[in-house]
Amino acid sequence: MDWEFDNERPIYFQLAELIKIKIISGEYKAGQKVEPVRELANKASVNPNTMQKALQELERENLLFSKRTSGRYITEDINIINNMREDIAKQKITDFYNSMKKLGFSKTETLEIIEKLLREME
Amino acid sequence: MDWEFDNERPIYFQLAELIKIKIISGEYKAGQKVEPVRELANKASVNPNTMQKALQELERENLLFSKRTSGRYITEDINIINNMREDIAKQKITDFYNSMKKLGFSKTETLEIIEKLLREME
Amino acid sequence: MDWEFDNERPIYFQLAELIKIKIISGEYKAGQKVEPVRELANKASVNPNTMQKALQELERENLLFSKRTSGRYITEDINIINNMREDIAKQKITDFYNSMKKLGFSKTETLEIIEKLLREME
Amino acid sequence: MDWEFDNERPIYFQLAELIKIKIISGEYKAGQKVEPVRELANKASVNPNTMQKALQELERENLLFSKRTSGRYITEDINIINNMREDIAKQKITDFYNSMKKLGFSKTETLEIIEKLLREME
DNA sequence: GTGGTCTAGACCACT
DNA sequence: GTGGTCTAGACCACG
Repeated sequence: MDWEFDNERPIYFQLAELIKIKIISGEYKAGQKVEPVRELANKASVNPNTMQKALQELERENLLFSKRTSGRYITEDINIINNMREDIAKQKITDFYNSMKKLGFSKTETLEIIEKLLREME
Repeated sequence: MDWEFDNERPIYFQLAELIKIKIISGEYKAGQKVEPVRELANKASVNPNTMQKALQELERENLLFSKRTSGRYITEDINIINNMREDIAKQKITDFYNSMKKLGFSKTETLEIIEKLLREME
Repeated sequence: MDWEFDNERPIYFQLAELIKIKIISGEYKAGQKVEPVRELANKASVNPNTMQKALQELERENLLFSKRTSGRYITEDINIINNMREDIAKQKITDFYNSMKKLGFSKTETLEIIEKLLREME
Repeated sequence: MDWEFDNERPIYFQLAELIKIKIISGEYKAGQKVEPVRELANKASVNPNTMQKALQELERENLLFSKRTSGRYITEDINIINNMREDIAKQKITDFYNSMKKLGFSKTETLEIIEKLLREME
């Protein structure tokens, strides 16, 4: 895994993002049990409280739920996961398009060049 | 302007990037004279030496050239600028596509969703 | 049943309250024989002594009476039960109204909103 | 003030509730500055982190917002406060009505007795 | 001085 | 052993 953080944003936030990606990409599957807080914290070399905060953030977004004494689980509601996937994709596309605009690419040009490039890539 | 830096990469490097964008986007035009180092350093609130290093970097890439006694100028060779534009765009597209792959989007899906989204954007 | 206790008030007191409710609501009927202490204690998972104390409290309030050899019975005096019902209702209403006052509801507002809400409820 | 907690629910939760009441009742007015976390924590005799958690909970519900270096403020949106007031009132009424049902009071009876009692109260 | 974040270490209920 | 809560104490950015 790639537990590396920058100093610009809170660690708990970056942790939440990374785990979100794992859920969305399917590395963590719907309904699956998540490793215990303390174990995750250990792997990421952060304090358990920090990891706890990250996971609670994801619970608030309904991507996780916890059963008191048995552990945490990925949501079984695939819609929630798919919506999150769409939202994040939209954000990435918007950011990408804005950076292309700064380079002077129009909407049409952007589409053309990305199509061309992706076609070329293996 | 947006002279804001992160702590991850050298400031001179980030400065060079920002100026590069200005050249590529046409904000600084081919052949145009560039403001004196000290003035630029002042605007960006950085040490003149740092700005100097940034401009030297751009000279190394032939985007700028300096005339001994009269100052620095943007290259008059539009091909260089266009190539640079293409290079940076390619980089951005590659980064973008990699982040979409992490979300589990295939090449085709990525193209579909970006087309759809850009079409929706006014 | 809902034999759950908080740690703020003596358990025998909470037991007495719960049984009181059962009498008032008619779940235990006037004149009816009450189950043996040990059985009740068992159901509620409390020590028989605690249950004993609860029942004695109810006898003190004349809701129960015991016949030496045959066991405990609910009072046959319906007035006692009805008065108790009124008393408890008054207490609940007072508590409720006080909490509404804390929210800034006047007497009139409280009446209006409760009428409206109860009307809406199926 | 009345900073007293029971052991049944998390302290941060009870803190949030108490402050919510103060906002709803108008003791804290819309747009008003809130005392610093550390001061509030001091008054309530809890750890600043606990008070922080309570306040963040209220921020999540948009009852508070914080300006980085200047402090926390009550929301200026009176609608949010009024909606919260209605929600809590509804909850209280539902709880109250359920406890009356347990006593065997019908909807109509409940309304009659509360009207009568409130009329009697000074 | 303000809110925000993080760590370390502890205790609790539940099973 | 699990998640949840709480405390104590520290450091940071911002202005």
